[in-house]
Amino acid sequence: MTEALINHISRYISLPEHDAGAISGYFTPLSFRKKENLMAAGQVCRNHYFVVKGCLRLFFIDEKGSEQTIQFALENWWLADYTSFSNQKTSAFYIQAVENSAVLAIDVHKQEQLLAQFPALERYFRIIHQRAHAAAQYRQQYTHDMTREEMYLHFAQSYPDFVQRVPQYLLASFLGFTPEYLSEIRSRNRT
Amino acid sequence: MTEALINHISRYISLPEHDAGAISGYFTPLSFRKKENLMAAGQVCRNHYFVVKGCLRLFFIDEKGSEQTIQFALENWWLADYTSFSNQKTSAFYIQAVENSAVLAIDVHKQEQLLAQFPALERYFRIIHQRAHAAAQYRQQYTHDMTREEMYLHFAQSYPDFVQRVPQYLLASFLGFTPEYLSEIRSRNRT
DNA sequence: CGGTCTCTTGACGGAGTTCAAAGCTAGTGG
DNA sequence: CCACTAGCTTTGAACTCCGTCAAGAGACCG
Repeated sequence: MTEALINHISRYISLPEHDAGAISGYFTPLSFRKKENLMAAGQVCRNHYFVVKGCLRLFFIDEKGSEQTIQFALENWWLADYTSFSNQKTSAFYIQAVENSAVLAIDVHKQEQLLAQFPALERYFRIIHQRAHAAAQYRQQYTHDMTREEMYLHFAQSYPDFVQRVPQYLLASFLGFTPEYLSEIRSRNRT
Repeated sequence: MTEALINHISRYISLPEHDAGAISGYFTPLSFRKKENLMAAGQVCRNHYFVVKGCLRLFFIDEKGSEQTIQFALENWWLADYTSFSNQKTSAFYIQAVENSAVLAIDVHKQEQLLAQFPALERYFRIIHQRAHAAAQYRQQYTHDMTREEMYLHFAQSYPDFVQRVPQYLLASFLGFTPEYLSEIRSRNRT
Protein backbone atom coordinates (compact mmCIF):
# COMPACT_ATOMS: atom_id res chain seq x y z
CA MET A 1 0.00 0.00 0.00
CA THR A 2 2.80 2.43 0.82
CA GLU A 3 4.64 1.18 -2.27
CA ALA A 4 2.98 3.83 -4.39
CA LEU A 5 4.27 6.54 -2.07
CA ILE A 6 7.80 5.15 -1.92
CA ASN A 7 7.84 4.93 -5.71
CA HIS A 8 6.65 8.46 -6.01
CA ILE A 9 9.27 9.77 -3.60
CA SER A 10 11.95 7.87 -5.49
CA ARG A 11 11.07 9.75 -8.63
CA TYR A 12 12.30 12.97 -7.06
CA ILE A 13 15.01 12.00 -4.59
CA SER A 14 17.19 8.93 -4.20
CA LEU A 15 16.05 6.94 -1.22
CA PRO A 16 18.22 4.31 0.49
CA GLU A 17 16.27 1.05 0.25
CA HIS A 18 16.25 0.40 3.99
CA ASP A 19 14.59 3.77 4.73
CA ALA A 20 11.43 2.76 2.93
CA GLY A 21 10.08 0.76 5.84
CA ALA A 22 10.74 3.44 8.42
CA ILE A 23 9.11 6.09 6.26
CA SER A 24 6.08 3.91 5.60
CA GLY A 25 5.62 3.52 9.33
CA TYR A 26 4.70 7.17 9.69
CA PHE A 27 1.62 6.84 7.51
CA THR A 28 -1.83 5.50 8.29
CA PRO A 29 -3.59 3.75 5.41
CA LEU A 30 -7.27 4.66 5.18
CA SER A 31 -10.16 3.85 2.85
CA PHE A 32 -13.11 6.04 2.02
CA ARG A 33 -16.30 5.37 0.14
CA LYS A 34 -17.55 7.66 -2.60
CA LYS A 35 -19.01 10.86 -1.10
CA GLU A 36 -17.51 10.19 2.30
CA ASN A 37 -15.89 13.20 3.98
CA LEU A 38 -12.29 13.02 5.14
CA MET A 39 -12.71 16.41 6.77
CA ALA A 40 -15.46 19.02 7.14
CA ALA A 41 -15.52 22.80 7.37
CA GLY A 42 -15.19 24.02 10.94
CA GLN A 43 -12.68 21.31 11.78
CA VAL A 44 -8.92 21.53 11.75
CA CYS A 45 -7.26 19.82 8.78
CA ARG A 46 -5.36 17.26 10.83
CA ASN A 47 -3.96 15.18 8.00
CA HIS A 48 -1.97 15.50 4.85
CA TYR A 49 -3.30 12.93 2.37
CA PHE A 50 -1.53 11.02 -0.36
CA VAL A 51 -3.87 9.37 -2.86
CA VAL A 52 -2.93 5.77 -3.61
CA LYS A 53 -6.09 4.90 -5.52
CA GLY A 54 -9.20 6.88 -6.37
CA CYS A 55 -9.88 10.57 -6.30
CA LEU A 56 -10.39 13.26 -3.66
CA ARG A 57 -11.55 16.83 -3.89
CA LEU A 58 -11.18 19.95 -1.77
CA PHE A 59 -14.28 22.18 -1.79
CA PHE A 60 -16.26 24.72 0.15
CA ILE A 61 -19.88 25.80 0.33
CA ASP A 62 -20.52 29.31 -0.91
CA GLU A 63 -23.01 31.88 0.38
CA LYS A 64 -25.75 30.50 -1.81
CA GLY A 65 -25.21 27.01 -0.47
CA SER A 66 -23.63 25.43 -3.53
CA GLU A 67 -20.38 23.50 -3.50
CA GLN A 68 -17.32 24.96 -5.18
CA THR A 69 -14.40 22.64 -5.91
CA ILE A 70 -10.96 24.12 -5.35
CA GLN A 71 -8.81 21.15 -6.29
CA PHE A 72 -8.96 17.51 -7.27
CA ALA A 73 -6.36 14.94 -6.26
CA LEU A 74 -5.89 11.78 -8.32
CA GLU A 75 -3.43 8.92 -7.76
CA ASN A 76 -0.01 10.16 -6.57
CA TRP A 77 -1.26 13.60 -5.58
CA TRP A 78 -1.16 15.15 -2.17
CA LEU A 79 -4.06 17.04 -0.66
CA ALA A 80 -4.72 19.19 2.39
CA ASP A 81 -5.99 22.62 3.32
CA TYR A 82 -2.46 23.84 3.83
CA THR A 83 -3.42 26.93 5.77
CA SER A 84 -5.35 24.87 8.26
CA PHE A 85 -2.84 22.02 8.28
CA SER A 86 0.25 24.12 8.98
CA ASN A 87 -1.29 26.40 11.60
CA GLN A 88 -3.76 23.88 13.01
CA LYS A 89 -6.54 26.43 12.63
CA THR A 90 -10.11 25.61 11.68
CA SER A 91 -10.72 25.21 7.99
CA ALA A 92 -13.46 26.56 5.75
CA PHE A 93 -13.05 23.60 3.42
CA TYR A 94 -14.25 20.05 3.06
CA ILE A 95 -12.25 17.12 1.74
CA GLN A 96 -14.36 14.40 0.17
CA ALA A 97 -13.84 11.17 -1.73
CA VAL A 98 -15.10 11.49 -5.32
CA GLU A 99 -14.68 7.74 -5.82
CA ASN A 100 -13.98 4.89 -3.42
CA SER A 101 -10.42 5.73 -2.49
CA ALA A 102 -7.36 4.41 -0.71
CA VAL A 103 -5.15 7.06 0.87
CA LEU A 104 -2.20 7.45 3.20
CA ALA A 105 -2.60 9.98 5.99
CA ILE A 106 -0.04 11.72 8.14
CA ASP A 107 -0.73 14.37 10.77
CA VAL A 108 1.28 17.54 11.11
CA HIS A 109 3.13 16.30 14.19
CA LYS A 110 4.19 13.05 12.59
CA GLN A 111 5.13 14.86 9.43
CA GLU A 112 7.50 17.07 11.41
CA GLN A 113 9.03 13.98 13.00
CA LEU A 114 9.33 12.35 9.59
CA LEU A 115 11.10 15.38 8.16
CA ALA A 116 13.36 15.56 11.19
CA GLN A 117 14.36 11.93 10.80
CA PHE A 118 14.69 12.10 7.00
CA PRO A 119 15.68 15.67 6.08
CA ALA A 120 16.07 14.54 2.47
CA LEU A 121 12.26 14.52 2.32
CA GLU A 122 12.24 18.30 2.71
CA ARG A 123 13.49 18.35 -0.85
CA TYR A 124 10.72 16.01 -1.98
CA PHE A 125 8.02 18.18 -0.44
CA ARG A 126 9.71 21.34 -1.68
CA ILE A 127 9.40 19.98 -5.22
CA ILE A 128 5.78 18.91 -4.67
CA HIS A 129 4.79 22.35 -3.46
CA GLN A 130 6.83 24.13 -6.10
CA ARG A 131 5.00 22.21 -8.81
CA ALA A 132 1.67 23.01 -7.22
CA HIS A 133 2.68 26.65 -7.09
CA ALA A 134 3.67 26.53 -10.76
CA ALA A 135 0.34 24.92 -11.63
CA ALA A 136 -1.51 27.64 -9.73
CA GLN A 137 0.27 30.31 -11.78
CA TYR A 138 -0.88 28.69 -15.00
CA ARG A 139 -4.39 28.11 -13.74
CA GLN A 140 -4.50 31.80 -12.92
CA GLN A 141 -3.53 32.57 -16.50
CA TYR A 142 -6.28 30.40 -17.92
CA THR A 143 -8.97 31.94 -15.77
CA HIS A 144 -7.96 35.42 -16.93
CA ASP A 145 -7.37 34.56 -20.54
CA MET A 146 -10.19 32.27 -21.58
CA THR A 147 -13.96 32.33 -21.53
CA ARG A 148 -15.57 29.56 -19.48
CA GLU A 149 -16.38 27.73 -22.68
CA GLU A 150 -12.76 27.82 -23.81
CA MET A 151 -11.68 26.67 -20.35
CA TYR A 152 -13.91 23.64 -20.57
CA LEU A 153 -12.78 22.75 -24.07
CA HIS A 154 -9.15 23.21 -23.13
CA PHE A 155 -9.59 21.13 -20.02
CA ALA A 156 -11.50 18.38 -21.80
CA GLN A 157 -8.74 18.17 -24.39
CA SER A 158 -5.94 18.14 -21.81
CA TYR A 159 -7.51 15.55 -19.53
CA PRO A 160 -10.02 13.58 -21.61
CA ASP A 161 -10.01 10.55 -19.29
CA PHE A 162 -10.53 12.68 -16.22
CA VAL A 163 -13.57 14.34 -17.77
CA GLN A 164 -15.03 10.86 -18.25
CA ARG A 165 -14.23 9.95 -14.69
CA VAL A 166 -16.02 12.63 -12.67
CA PRO A 167 -19.64 13.81 -12.83
CA GLN A 168 -20.27 16.99 -14.77
CA TYR A 169 -21.53 19.02 -11.88
CA LEU A 170 -18.20 18.54 -10.11
CA LEU A 171 -16.34 19.60 -13.22
CA ALA A 172 -18.51 22.70 -13.45
CA SER A 173 -17.87 23.56 -9.81
CA PHE A 174 -14.15 23.17 -10.44
CA LEU A 175 -14.11 25.28 -13.59
CA GLY A 176 -16.12 27.96 -11.86
CA PHE A 177 -19.53 27.91 -13.50
CA THR A 178 -22.94 26.27 -13.24
CA PRO A 179 -23.87 22.73 -14.33
CA GLU A 180 -26.57 24.27 -16.53
CA TYR A 181 -24.03 26.29 -18.43
CA LEU A 182 -21.74 23.27 -18.83
CA SER A 183 -24.66 21.41 -20.31
CA GLU A 184 -25.20 24.24 -22.76
CA ILE A 185 -21.52 24.23 -23.75
CA ARG A 186 -21.56 20.50 -24.35
CA SER A 187 -24.63 20.66 -26.56
CA ARG A 188 -23.03 23.46 -28.58
CA ASN A 189 -19.88 21.39 -29.14
CA ARG A 190 -21.62 18.25 -30.28
CA THR A 191 -22.26 17.82 -33.96
CA MET B 1 21.77 44.09 0.84
CA THR B 2 21.59 40.34 1.42
CA GLU B 3 20.77 41.04 5.07
CA ALA B 4 17.08 41.11 4.29
CA LEU B 5 17.32 37.64 2.78
CA ILE B 6 19.34 36.20 5.65
CA ASN B 7 16.84 37.68 8.10
CA HIS B 8 13.99 36.16 6.19
CA ILE B 9 15.59 32.74 6.07
CA SER B 10 16.29 32.94 9.80
CA ARG B 11 12.60 33.37 10.46
CA TYR B 12 11.98 29.84 9.21
CA ILE B 13 15.12 27.85 9.92
CA SER B 14 18.02 28.34 12.30
CA LEU B 15 21.07 29.34 10.37
CA PRO B 16 24.62 29.09 11.76
CA GLU B 17 25.99 32.65 11.71
CA HIS B 18 29.03 31.77 9.61
CA ASP B 19 26.90 30.35 6.79
CA ALA B 20 25.36 33.74 6.04
CA GLY B 21 28.32 34.95 3.99
CA ALA B 22 28.58 31.79 1.90
CA ILE B 23 24.86 31.84 1.17
CA SER B 24 24.93 35.51 0.23
CA GLY B 25 27.68 34.77 -2.27
CA TYR B 26 25.29 32.78 -4.43
CA PHE B 27 23.07 35.79 -5.10
CA THR B 28 23.51 38.68 -7.50
CA PRO B 29 22.09 42.01 -6.34
CA LEU B 30 20.29 43.89 -9.10
CA SER B 31 18.35 47.13 -9.41
CA PHE B 32 15.48 47.88 -11.75
CA ARG B 33 13.65 51.06 -12.55
CA LYS B 34 9.88 51.33 -12.55
CA LYS B 35 8.42 49.59 -15.63
CA GLU B 36 11.69 47.86 -16.46
CA ASN B 37 11.40 44.20 -17.44
CA LEU B 38 13.37 41.56 -15.58
CA MET B 39 12.19 38.97 -18.07
CA ALA B 40 9.98 38.89 -21.16
CA ALA B 41 7.66 36.32 -22.72
CA GLY B 42 9.48 34.03 -25.13
CA GLN B 43 12.55 33.90 -22.92
CA VAL B 44 13.47 31.31 -20.34
CA CYS B 45 12.96 32.42 -16.74
CA ARG B 46 16.63 32.17 -15.76
CA ASN B 47 16.39 33.67 -12.28
CA HIS B 48 14.54 33.26 -9.07
CA TYR B 49 14.09 36.72 -7.54
CA PHE B 50 13.92 37.81 -3.94
CA VAL B 51 12.56 41.33 -3.44
CA VAL B 52 14.64 43.39 -1.02
CA LYS B 53 12.95 46.71 -1.75
CA GLY B 54 10.18 47.72 -4.12
CA CYS B 55 7.62 45.65 -5.96
CA LEU B 56 7.58 43.25 -8.89
CA ARG B 57 4.75 41.69 -10.84
CA LEU B 58 4.33 38.61 -12.99
CA PHE B 59 2.00 39.15 -15.93
CA PHE B 60 1.12 38.05 -19.45
CA ILE B 61 -0.49 39.62 -22.47
CA ASP B 62 -3.83 38.12 -23.41
CA GLU B 63 -5.31 37.55 -26.87
CA LYS B 64 -6.75 41.03 -26.96
CA GLY B 65 -3.39 42.57 -26.19
CA SER B 66 -4.06 43.66 -22.63
CA GLU B 67 -1.84 42.84 -19.66
CA GLN B 68 -3.09 40.46 -16.99
CA THR B 69 -1.25 40.37 -13.68
CA ILE B 70 -0.83 36.92 -12.12
CA GLN B 71 1.06 37.83 -8.98
CA PHE B 72 2.69 40.73 -7.17
CA ALA B 73 5.84 40.42 -5.06
CA LEU B 74 6.57 42.94 -2.33
CA GLU B 75 9.52 43.05 0.07
CA ASN B 76 10.55 39.57 1.28
CA TRP B 77 8.65 37.74 -1.42
CA TRP B 78 10.08 35.42 -4.02
CA LEU B 79 9.06 35.52 -7.65
CA ALA B 80 9.62 33.44 -10.77
CA ASP B 81 7.68 31.65 -13.46
CA TYR B 82 8.27 28.34 -11.74
CA THR B 83 7.34 26.19 -14.72
CA SER B 84 9.89 27.96 -16.87
CA PHE B 85 12.48 28.23 -14.11
CA SER B 86 12.49 24.55 -13.12
CA ASN B 87 12.40 23.11 -16.63
CA GLN B 88 14.31 25.91 -18.35
CA LYS B 89 11.59 26.14 -20.97
CA THR B 90 10.44 29.38 -22.58
CA SER B 91 7.92 31.34 -20.60
CA ALA B 92 4.66 33.00 -21.60
CA PHE B 93 5.08 35.56 -18.81
CA TYR B 94 6.78 38.84 -18.17
CA ILE B 95 8.32 39.97 -14.90
CA GLN B 96 8.37 43.71 -14.44
CA ALA B 97 9.28 46.23 -11.74
CA VAL B 98 6.17 48.08 -10.54
CA GLU B 99 8.39 50.51 -8.60
CA ASN B 100 12.13 51.12 -8.57
CA SER B 101 13.27 47.91 -6.95
CA ALA B 102 16.27 46.17 -5.43
CA VAL B 103 16.30 42.40 -5.83
CA LEU B 104 18.54 39.40 -5.33
CA ALA B 105 18.76 36.98 -8.24
CA ILE B 106 19.87 33.36 -8.39
CA ASP B 107 19.81 31.12 -11.44
CA VAL B 108 18.56 27.54 -11.38
CA HIS B 109 22.07 26.09 -11.55
CA LYS B 110 23.37 28.15 -8.66
CA GLN B 111 20.24 27.43 -6.68
CA GLU B 112 20.88 23.72 -7.04
CA GLN B 113 24.45 24.22 -5.85
CA LEU B 114 23.21 26.33 -2.96
CA LEU B 115 20.74 23.65 -1.93
CA ALA B 116 23.42 20.98 -2.26
CA GLN B 117 25.79 22.90 -0.03
CA PHE B 118 23.10 23.91 2.49
CA PRO B 119 20.42 21.19 2.49
CA ALA B 120 18.73 22.98 5.40
CA LEU B 121 17.54 25.52 2.83
CA GLU B 122 15.37 22.86 1.24
CA ARG B 123 13.19 23.27 4.30
CA TYR B 124 13.11 27.05 3.88
CA PHE B 125 11.99 26.79 0.27
CA ARG B 126 9.55 24.01 1.11
CA ILE B 127 7.87 26.38 3.55
CA ILE B 128 7.90 29.28 1.05
CA HIS B 129 6.22 27.17 -1.62
CA GLN B 130 3.81 25.57 0.81
CA ARG B 131 2.63 29.02 1.89
CA ALA B 132 2.26 30.09 -1.71
CA HIS B 133 0.28 26.93 -2.37
CA ALA B 134 -1.94 27.70 0.63
CA ALA B 135 -2.47 31.26 -0.62
CA ALA B 136 -3.42 29.94 -4.05
CA GLN B 137 -6.10 27.71 -2.48
CA TYR B 138 -7.63 30.71 -0.74
CA ARG B 139 -7.39 32.93 -3.79
CA GLN B 140 -9.22 30.21 -5.66
CA GLN B 141 -11.97 30.34 -3.06
CA TYR B 142 -12.37 34.09 -3.36
CA THR B 143 -12.66 34.02 -7.12
CA HIS B 144 -15.42 31.41 -6.89
CA ASP B 145 -17.25 32.92 -3.97
CA MET B 146 -17.32 36.66 -4.54
CA THR B 147 -18.41 39.03 -7.26
CA ARG B 148 -15.66 41.26 -8.63
CA GLU B 149 -16.97 44.11 -6.56
CA GLU B 150 -16.78 42.07 -3.37
CA MET B 151 -13.27 40.93 -4.33
CA TYR B 152 -12.09 44.49 -4.65
CA LEU B 153 -13.67 45.57 -1.37
CA HIS B 154 -12.25 42.57 0.42
CA PHE B 155 -8.82 43.15 -1.06
CA ALA B 156 -8.86 46.87 -0.31
CA GLN B 157 -9.75 46.12 3.28
CA SER B 158 -7.11 43.41 3.68
CA TYR B 159 -4.26 45.38 2.11
CA PRO B 160 -5.18 49.08 2.35
CA ASP B 161 -1.58 50.27 2.02
CA PHE B 162 -0.94 48.12 -1.02
CA VAL B 163 -4.00 49.54 -2.78
CA GLN B 164 -2.52 53.00 -2.25
CA ARG B 165 0.82 51.85 -3.54
CA VAL B 166 0.00 50.52 -7.01
CA PRO B 167 -1.90 52.16 -9.87
CA GLN B 168 -5.52 51.13 -10.23
CA TYR B 169 -5.17 49.58 -13.65
CA LEU B 170 -2.66 47.08 -12.24
CA LEU B 171 -5.00 46.25 -9.41
CA ALA B 172 -7.79 45.68 -11.89
CA SER B 173 -5.60 43.41 -14.02
CA PHE B 174 -4.72 41.44 -10.87
CA LEU B 175 -8.30 41.11 -9.67
CA GLY B 176 -9.39 40.02 -13.12
CA PHE B 177 -11.48 42.87 -14.47
CA THR B 178 -11.22 46.13 -16.39
CA PRO B 179 -10.02 49.50 -15.09
CA GLU B 180 -13.38 50.97 -16.17
CA TYR B 181 -15.26 48.60 -13.95
CA LEU B 182 -12.92 49.28 -11.04
CA SER B 183 -13.64 52.95 -11.46
CA GLU B 184 -17.35 52.22 -11.35
CA ILE B 185 -16.94 50.16 -8.16
CA ARG B 186 -14.97 52.92 -6.49
CA SER B 187 -17.54 55.57 -7.29
CA ARG B 188 -20.29 53.33 -5.95
CA ASN B 189 -18.44 52.87 -2.66
CA ARG B 190 -17.70 56.52 -2.03
CA THR B 191 -20.16 58.55 -0.04
C1' DC C 1 3.57 74.24 -19.94
C1' DG C 2 2.79 70.56 -23.44
C1' DG C 3 2.19 65.65 -23.93
C1' DT C 4 1.51 61.22 -22.41
C1' DC C 5 -0.27 58.30 -19.02
C1' DT C 6 -4.08 57.37 -15.87
C1' DC C 7 -8.75 57.68 -14.19
C1' DT C 8 -13.75 58.59 -14.91
C1' DT C 9 -18.42 58.42 -17.06
C1' DG C 10 -22.09 56.55 -19.77
C1' DA C 11 -24.54 53.70 -23.45
C1' DC C 12 -24.91 49.28 -25.17
C1' DG C 13 -24.23 44.33 -25.74
C1' DG C 14 -23.22 39.63 -24.55
C1' DA C 15 -21.55 35.86 -21.64
C1' DG C 16 -23.07 33.45 -17.95
C1' DT C 17 -26.62 32.95 -13.84
C1' DT C 18 -30.95 31.77 -11.84
C1' DC C 19 -35.11 29.42 -11.48
C1' DA C 20 -38.24 25.90 -12.72
C1' DA C 21 -39.58 21.72 -14.80
C1' DA C 22 -38.96 17.60 -17.26
C1' DG C 23 -36.03 13.67 -18.86
C1' DC C 24 -32.53 10.52 -17.96
C1' DT C 25 -29.26 7.18 -15.34
C1' DA C 26 -27.52 4.42 -11.97
C1' DG C 27 -27.58 2.36 -7.71
C1' DT C 28 -30.38 -0.06 -4.25
C1' DG C 29 -33.37 -3.25 -2.24
C1' DG C 30 -36.84 -6.53 -2.80
C1' DC D 1 -33.18 -9.24 -12.36
C1' DC D 2 -36.46 -5.90 -12.30
C1' DA D 3 -38.59 -1.60 -10.36
C1' DC D 4 -38.11 2.44 -7.86
C1' DT D 5 -36.05 6.31 -6.33
C1' DA D 6 -32.66 9.77 -5.75
C1' DG D 7 -29.39 12.06 -8.05
C1' DC D 8 -27.73 13.92 -12.30
C1' DT D 9 -28.34 16.29 -16.81
C1' DT D 10 -30.87 18.93 -20.15
C1' DT D 11 -33.77 22.86 -21.87
C1' DG D 12 -35.57 27.39 -22.00
C1' DA D 13 -36.82 32.23 -20.47
C1' DA D 14 -35.76 36.22 -17.84
C1' DC D 15 -32.32 38.74 -15.75
C1' DT D 16 -27.53 40.69 -14.22
C1' DC D 17 -22.87 41.48 -14.00
C1' DC D 18 -19.33 43.11 -16.34
C1' DG D 19 -16.80 44.05 -20.92
C1' DT D 20 -16.34 47.09 -24.86
C1' DC D 21 -16.06 51.38 -27.01
C1' DA D 22 -15.61 56.20 -27.09
C1' DA D 23 -14.78 60.60 -25.25
C1' DG D 24 -13.35 63.65 -21.79
C1' DA D 25 -11.01 65.12 -17.40
C1' DG D 26 -7.04 64.93 -14.38
C1' DA D 27 -2.36 64.14 -13.15
C1' DC D 28 2.35 63.60 -13.56
C1' DC D 29 6.90 64.21 -15.91
C1' DG D 30 10.30 66.36 -18.56
